[in-house]
Formats: sequence, structure tokens, C-alpha cells
Amino acid sequence: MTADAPPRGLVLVVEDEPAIADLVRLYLARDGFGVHLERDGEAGLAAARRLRPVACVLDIALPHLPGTEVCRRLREAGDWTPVIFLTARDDEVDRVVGLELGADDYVTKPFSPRELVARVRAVLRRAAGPPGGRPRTVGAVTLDPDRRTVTAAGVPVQLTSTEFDLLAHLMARPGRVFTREELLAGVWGYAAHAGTRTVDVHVAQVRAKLGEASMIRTHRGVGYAADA
Amino acid sequence: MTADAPPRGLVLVVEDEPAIADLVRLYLARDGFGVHLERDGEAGLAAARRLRPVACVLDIALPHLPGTEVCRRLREAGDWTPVIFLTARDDEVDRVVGLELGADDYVTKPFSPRELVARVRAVLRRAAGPPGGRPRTVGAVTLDPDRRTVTAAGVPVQLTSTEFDLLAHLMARPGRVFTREELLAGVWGYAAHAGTRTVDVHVAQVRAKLGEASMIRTHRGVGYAADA
DNA sequence: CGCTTCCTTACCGAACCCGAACACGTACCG
DNA sequence: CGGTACGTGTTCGGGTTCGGTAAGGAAGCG
Repeated sequence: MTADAPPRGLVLVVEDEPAIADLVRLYLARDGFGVHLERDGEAGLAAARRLRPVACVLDIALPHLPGTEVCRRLREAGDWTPVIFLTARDDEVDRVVGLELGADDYVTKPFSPRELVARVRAVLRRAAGPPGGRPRTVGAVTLDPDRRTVTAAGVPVQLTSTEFDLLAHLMARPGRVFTREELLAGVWGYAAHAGTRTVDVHVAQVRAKLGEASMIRTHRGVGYAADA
Repeated sequence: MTADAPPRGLVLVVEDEPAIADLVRLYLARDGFGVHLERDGEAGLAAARRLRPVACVLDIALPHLPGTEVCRRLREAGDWTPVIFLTARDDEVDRVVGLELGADDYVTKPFSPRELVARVRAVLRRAAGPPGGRPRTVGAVTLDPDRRTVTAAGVPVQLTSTEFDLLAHLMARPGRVFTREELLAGVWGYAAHAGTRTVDVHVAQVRAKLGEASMIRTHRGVGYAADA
């Protein structure tokens, strides 16, 4: 089931070589990203402004307007959307120029599409930043994002990193029901790939560790939610 | 990155190449700094005296008056505002001269603007911080920022400079979990791409020196924290 | 020239994640 | 009321990732 609505957001790809562009689009789409393709710098810049993608993948050598220039203009306009450059060769000059212009990462051609996807994910994760914030309490459970600690009925509970992220995600919006796909995307960074029981297993683990204080409710046929 | 809303003070940037100057201004402004731009050494020196910035970013190769000279004159006048040099090349002469003149850091061109911002922040943190004021104790470990000494269970421990800074950074906010990236940025001043084990090695070193008294906790998949 | 400090690399053990399989409970339907 | 199907809870082992550790080399310093 290929999702119609991109659960992970839109990525703008500006690349003039159709073969490469298709490849990139294929892999990003397979990973759950929406993809918008442009062939030259001008159109790319316009699309970036119009569509507000969550990230941009820019070839450096582009007709009309080099990718570096697209990036620079975005930055000048106060647009800090993460940018990943595609450079023709592992050329020190290109690399450096890219970073000077405020790119978040770069990939040299020829490249592995998997690597590109991984970098897009990494960049997005970084842009999301360390999940800071004040401690939050739901029922008898208190969660501190800074300290990454959890207490259930006043007793400290030791959660693994994934367990903590899962609980934090649920507690960020108490009462809101999250589907398994949403949780996979938000916590694991995966595209919605149904058929896995991973979320269930981790929910069970968190519930076990929280004991009686657990306030994760199952919504049959839908997903999970923290009590409001 | 912590998102600090309040203005973080004015940074003076003296750089004759408009492209680079704009870039630096963009990034500093984005990070919450006020920015004042000058194009040559004379004007830069005057601006520094007039505006009293919290930090200066000086290109070394400047019209009228080299950046090194600007720095030297400031120091002569008793102005110890933190200075970061921009050097055209990783030139040994420039480096030494710069630091001799009382610069706090330097960045070689071409550079990543993110790294420059990170260094400005690091320099300010350092400048703000001979204080720390009172010694701080966490568990059996006591750290004195003024004397740069550490005792574990009452026994003096000799730490190297980097080790001390790392421990101080962690102890500044006990309980708070710092990612490796945050530590690299805060202690080393890198706008680091991850992928290095530097932090781990230094943590191990500190732990070894603190012995049983060590209270640095590993948060798997995240980073490190000092016990609360 | 030797010493210290710092950073990198490589290896290893341990913790953790994930998928599969099975058990259980609930909703639906005859 | 019993049966069946589907969704969820739970357990467990393999494979992978992550962090601790040791060793080596470069750079600064006396």
C-alpha cells in the first residue's frame, strides 16, 4: 500500500539528469517521503518557496542557477530548510563551497541511494533538535525530556532510549491517539511499513516497566494513546 | 541547539568580502545575535570601541589595517572582548600570530558558518565563565572552576584541560543529558558532524581518573550526563 | 629529543531492537 | 450460546548497533 499522503513530509529534489532524479525519487518515495522534482535552479528555487518542503536535495551543477546559488538565496530569505548537495566529484572545492553556503550535508556522485536517504533522515533528525522542554506529568507518570528520566508513582523507572522516545511521543499530546504508522514514523523514523509488531512490543515493555502507573491506553483497531 | 529567544548580544564582523560577510551575518543573526558589519580595519576598530560588542570576528587580511593589528590595539587599550580570527589559509604563521595577539579562537577559510557560530558561542561561554564562581559538588566529586581543580572523595585529581572542560560542562547542569554533538559544540567548539569517538574516549579518561567517585552516566543511544 | 596531551582507529563484549511465533481476549455472526 | 476471526499481549532468540577499551600517531611544549 503506497501511501498517497506523505507521512514524513515533502522533499524537494532538483536534478537535471533524469536517470538520477528518478532514482532519487524512487528511493525517497519508498522510504515514505513525498517527492517533488525540478530540473533547473530557477524552478527549484520557486518550488522551494512555494511548497515549503521539509528538506531539499540540490545538484550543484544545474541549468540556469547553480544549486549553491539556490541555497544561498533561500538562506538570504530566511529559509533554513535543510539542504543536501549532490556534487559531481569528491571535489574539495565543491564540498567546501557547499558548506560555506549553509548546506547541512553533501553526497558525492556516484552515490548510493540508500546513503542519500539515510542522510536526509539524519538531517531531519538534527533539524528537529534535541527534544528539550519541561517535565510533563500524566497521571502518576512524570517524564523529563532534559534528564531523560521517568518516574512512575514517584519511583524512578529506567527506560531504554527507544522506550523513552515512545513514551515521550505519546505524552507530548495526552489523549491524542497515534496509529502504529505514526509512531513508527515519529519515533523510529521509518516510513509506514505495516505488518510489523515492533510498536506493540515496545508498548508492552513500557507498560511493564511503568507497572500499575501505566496510562497507555489501547485503541483497538487504531493505535495507542496516553490518558488525557 | 537550545533555542534562546532573547538577543544574545552584538557581534562585530569585520570582513571585506561581501559574500562571506553576508553569510556570516545571516548565520549569526539566525542564532539570535545582533550583527554589525564593517569592511576595513580602521572602521572595525572604531566600531569595536564605539559599540562594545560582546565578541569580534575579524578577517586577518583587511584593507587599511590587518585584523591582527585591530586585535592588538584593542588589547593595548585594555579591551579584552573575545576575538575570533578568519584566516585565509591554515597558515602556521597566521595562527601563531593570532593567538599571540590575544585572540580567543580562529577559523580558517573556507569554513562552515555553522562552525563559526559554534565557536562564537563557545568563546562567549568561556568569557562569561571564569566565574562559575563557587565550587560545585556532585556526589563525591567537587569541581572548582576558578582554580580548575577537581577532587574525588576528597582526593585531588589531576585532569587535563579538555578533560576538565568536559567534566565542568556536564556538572554545570547535573542530570541534564548532553548528546555527543552538544558536547563537541560546547567543549570543543566544533559544529561537528558526528562520527567521531572523541567524546567517548575523553569520558572514559575522566571516569578512570575519578575512579569509584565517578558520577558520569551513559545514556545509551543519546549521550552522557552527570548524576543529579 | 622526550614527554604530555589529544584524536583516531580497531576490536570486543554487552545491550538492545526486531521479527516470528504463540497465547489470549474481544467482537462479530450464525 | 458457541464458534470463528481478527486484533492485541507476550515471550524468546538472532542479529545488529552501540559504547568501553587499548594502542598508535600527530602536534604542542619544554
